[in-house]
Amino acid sequence: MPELPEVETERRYLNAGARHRRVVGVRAPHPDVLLDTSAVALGRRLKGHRIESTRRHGKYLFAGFDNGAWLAMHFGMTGTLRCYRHDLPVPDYAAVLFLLEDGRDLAYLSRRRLGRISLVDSPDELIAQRRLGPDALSIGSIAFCDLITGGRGAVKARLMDQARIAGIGNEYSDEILFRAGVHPARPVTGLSKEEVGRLHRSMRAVLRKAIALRADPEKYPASWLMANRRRNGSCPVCGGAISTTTVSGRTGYFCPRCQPRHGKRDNRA
DNA sequence: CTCCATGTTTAGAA
DNA sequence: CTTCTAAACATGGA
Repeated sequence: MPELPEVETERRYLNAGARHRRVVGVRAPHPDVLLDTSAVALGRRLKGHRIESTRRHGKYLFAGFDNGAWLAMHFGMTGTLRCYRHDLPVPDYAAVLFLLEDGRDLAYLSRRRLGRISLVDSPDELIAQRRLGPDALSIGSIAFCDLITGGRGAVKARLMDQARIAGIGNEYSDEILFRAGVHPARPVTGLSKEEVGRLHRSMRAVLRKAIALRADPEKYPASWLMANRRRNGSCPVCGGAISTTTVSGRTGYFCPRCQPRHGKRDNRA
């Protein structure tokens, strides 16, 4: 569950399920997801304290405790949070468990264990240390224009560059480009003012809508690329065949008719 | 068995 | 310095 909408959905889930509850213990069935810390160290710092607030920046989720400690979570490709009753079996793929008072526990689940959990003094510390750019949803049209057109390279790579825009990954970059009618391999130099504007509006619309739908792809509009984002898929708008291209070592899915390689096209977003 | 997968980091090449 | 590519990480699904 890794991109901005999924992480924001996890943040709300964390708020609803664990906020204001006291941590009574920490276990790490798979300590390899712990970065520069351990179950013992986490317990020492968090035991007896409550999650007071939550924050998200890009794909990172932060839980702020009443003693000033901040837990930073990244989900890699397969991470998710799960609140469950203490008397029930530990969920599959539980990598770290936060035992909470009132018999509710919080599990950080991860199949591939590519995500990481660490302890920091503040979200800003991690943001600086990881060199993250501004959160995608905080970027206004002027700043977006500078971020997207500065430098060179493919526009899809730029949307996914966490140092420039934090929060967008492979799937949502495809959705944003599709909605904006921009080919993923278009060089950022050469994008028109109009196209940059469409990309900005598309980015905001896609991310906000996905969050509103709790990042549940089943609920996404039929006009979105998402459900057709596969080999042999067809475009939900024009019915043409979906193509793929490799950008930044990732597979980008797009509609060659709605997202022409060379310029020109007016449309929604 | 092979290929691919929502992500990031790192090393080495352009 | 910036950007790109391949590999690594660990695991499961097609």
